Amino acid sequence: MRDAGLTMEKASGAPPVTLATIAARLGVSRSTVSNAYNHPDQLSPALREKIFDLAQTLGYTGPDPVARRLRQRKAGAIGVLFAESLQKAFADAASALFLEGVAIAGEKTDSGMLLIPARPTEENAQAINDAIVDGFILYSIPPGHPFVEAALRRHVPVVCVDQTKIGGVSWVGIDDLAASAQAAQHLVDLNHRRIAVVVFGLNTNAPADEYASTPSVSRLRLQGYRRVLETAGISWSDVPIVECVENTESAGAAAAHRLFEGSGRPTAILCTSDPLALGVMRAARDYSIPVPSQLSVIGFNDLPMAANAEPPLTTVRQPLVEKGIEAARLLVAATQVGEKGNVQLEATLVVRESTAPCPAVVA
Amino acid sequence: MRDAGLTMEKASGAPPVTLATIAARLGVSRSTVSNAYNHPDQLSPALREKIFDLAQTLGYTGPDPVARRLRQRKAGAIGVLFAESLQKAFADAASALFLEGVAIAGEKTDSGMLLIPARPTEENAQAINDAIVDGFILYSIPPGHPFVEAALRRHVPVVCVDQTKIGGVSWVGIDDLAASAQAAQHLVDLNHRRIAVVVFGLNTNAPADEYASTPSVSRLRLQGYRRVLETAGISWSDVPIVECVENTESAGAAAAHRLFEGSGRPTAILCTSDPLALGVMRAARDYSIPVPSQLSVIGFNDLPMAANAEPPLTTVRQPLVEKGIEAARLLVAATQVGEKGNVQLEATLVVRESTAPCPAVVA
DNA sequence: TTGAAAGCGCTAACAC
DNA sequence: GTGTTAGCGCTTTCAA
Repeated sequence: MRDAGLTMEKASGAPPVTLATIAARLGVSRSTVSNAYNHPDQLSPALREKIFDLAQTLGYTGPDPVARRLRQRKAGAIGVLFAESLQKAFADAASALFLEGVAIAGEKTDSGMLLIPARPTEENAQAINDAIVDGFILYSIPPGHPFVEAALRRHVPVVCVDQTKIGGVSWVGIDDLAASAQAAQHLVDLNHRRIAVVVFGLNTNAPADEYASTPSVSRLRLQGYRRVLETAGISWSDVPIVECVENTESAGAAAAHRLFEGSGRPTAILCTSDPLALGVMRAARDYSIPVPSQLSVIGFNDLPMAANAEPPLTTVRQPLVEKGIEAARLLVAATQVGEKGNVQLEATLVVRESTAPCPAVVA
Repeated sequence: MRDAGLTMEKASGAPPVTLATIAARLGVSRSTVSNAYNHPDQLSPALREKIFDLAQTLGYTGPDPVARRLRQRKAGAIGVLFAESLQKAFADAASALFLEGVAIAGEKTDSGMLLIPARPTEENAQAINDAIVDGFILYSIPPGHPFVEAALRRHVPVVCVDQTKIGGVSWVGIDDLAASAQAAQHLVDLNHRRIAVVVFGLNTNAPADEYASTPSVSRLRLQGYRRVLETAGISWSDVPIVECVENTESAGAAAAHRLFEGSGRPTAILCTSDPLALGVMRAARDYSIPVPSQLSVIGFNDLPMAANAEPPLTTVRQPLVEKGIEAARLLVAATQVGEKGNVQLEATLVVRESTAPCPAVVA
């Protein structure tokens, strides 16, 4: 259903306006015009004014960014590599918050964000060679992905986030293991014993050895739960684990349904994300299981939705926006002074009203 | 909580490896090396092999993208301008699907996506002048925003999407008015008379005249509802309209609560997005109002969540990914042949199980 | 204050 | 097949 009004225009453009055009017209040199934009103190205000006026008239927006970048050896953009389709990448809203942080930090250094989604099918890493960027942020890219190597080969600074952790490369993230342990410990302290786990994104179809060396955040969180529960004398094999393909409220609800249908209904459920946890709470409502009196639920991330949930969700807070800010900051620092380093941000359990002491258990 | 292991390195880099380096070392000319990368048929396979080998050894990843772009007069990236914070932009998942489409189309033309968020505070449009892009996609930017003018000034192709509609500039979108009219008509056909509306993003604090000329999609959808309902003899002033600040399930649930508490509970609710509609259905469950027998609910967009809802949601489908693909396609066409045009995509009502004939009304 | 000269790294003609 | 030439549009010494 295409509009009929397709038109052609500007096929043969007017001769392009450049610095030189302005300079010639005004009878000054190109560097003077350049200075008007880059070093205002290097010429008289009057001349500067004249230059801008003519530029305006001629429709000249200022120095061509590509040429400027070539000269300055600086791209003015940060490449952000995503493992999955963007659709999936933003499903959690956590990614969006992270990107928001990158944008905030980028703004301060006049850097844009070049998004490079790494579809699973796409072996071709040409997009990475072609990217006009000062460096890359690797966000939830599984180590071993061809893009990682391609980014490294560019010889620009690289910052890894979360899951992606590479020797000798800067990293930003939280201690997922300790963070999830806090969540599990909270339940143990409330005397819960029949605890279930709802998790997403284990990528169980990926090569096992790959994840053995560098586990995904989901696996780390599972480990954190496990460590605490086993210390409390709860056998890990007794802990039901439901895996969701999508990280959504609906998926969480479906997972909870499975848990509720089974025998020995859990008194508490650990979720590796907030959407999953909200889904679990919704399912509990469907089953008329009161939260938290009969069922405790814990999420992860502390997205805005967590505090607004009914009841407000106990969850692990991690500073998502700050994570983005730090990643961008680290990248910029690396381009400028070659600084390299790791930043581990603090994650803390936020206790709200979705958790309560274990009710008297009816065997 | 910064790691102690900050290190310095590469402060004074080795002399950079360029095409010339390879050429000199191999005793061939630079163009031959260039051809190895860009015109493989222009040199012997053996020589090409030798070039790549040396490049590998020297850690040369191929022609510098900035220099290449300068020479070719092509940036290899599409700028995507967002009105709001990214956080908000991705809240609906509809934006993410749109971006996905842009990415898919961009991939085919070796174009990346440069994201440029337009925070409300940010008067400074420098980011747009500095952007290394072949054109801009204006996504949900209110006309009148300083970024619009800045993008236009760059003299690169611009494509508007949805809300943003500018004279003489390409546009991609759907007929929001007709689409929402379909939804309302469906309810009228089912004999519903007590109909309510849940809407987001009216931006009521924006200057009224601004929106009078170019209404946001939300306003258009409202208009579509209104037209149909009034034709059916339902006074628009009798239609309760609840506005949500956020486009989320929780916000939709809260809105529904307000509608249920009031007198004369509606028998049907029109929502301008799927998350809002799911929230409404959830609230109905909380109030033990069976959907669809006692309450019909309609969403907008047909996100994946709509089909998976319980009951599956009747909603207006618009091809979000395709919208992104078309926008990118249009932009690329514009850069290449100066084509300009409008693409209006088809939106259709998808009837599922959240709507049913109006129950016998208890006055 | 302003200008002249020298590239940044690359590609596209064209000639050999 | 390969090399030579001539810039793309800009910034930056350095000299005037």
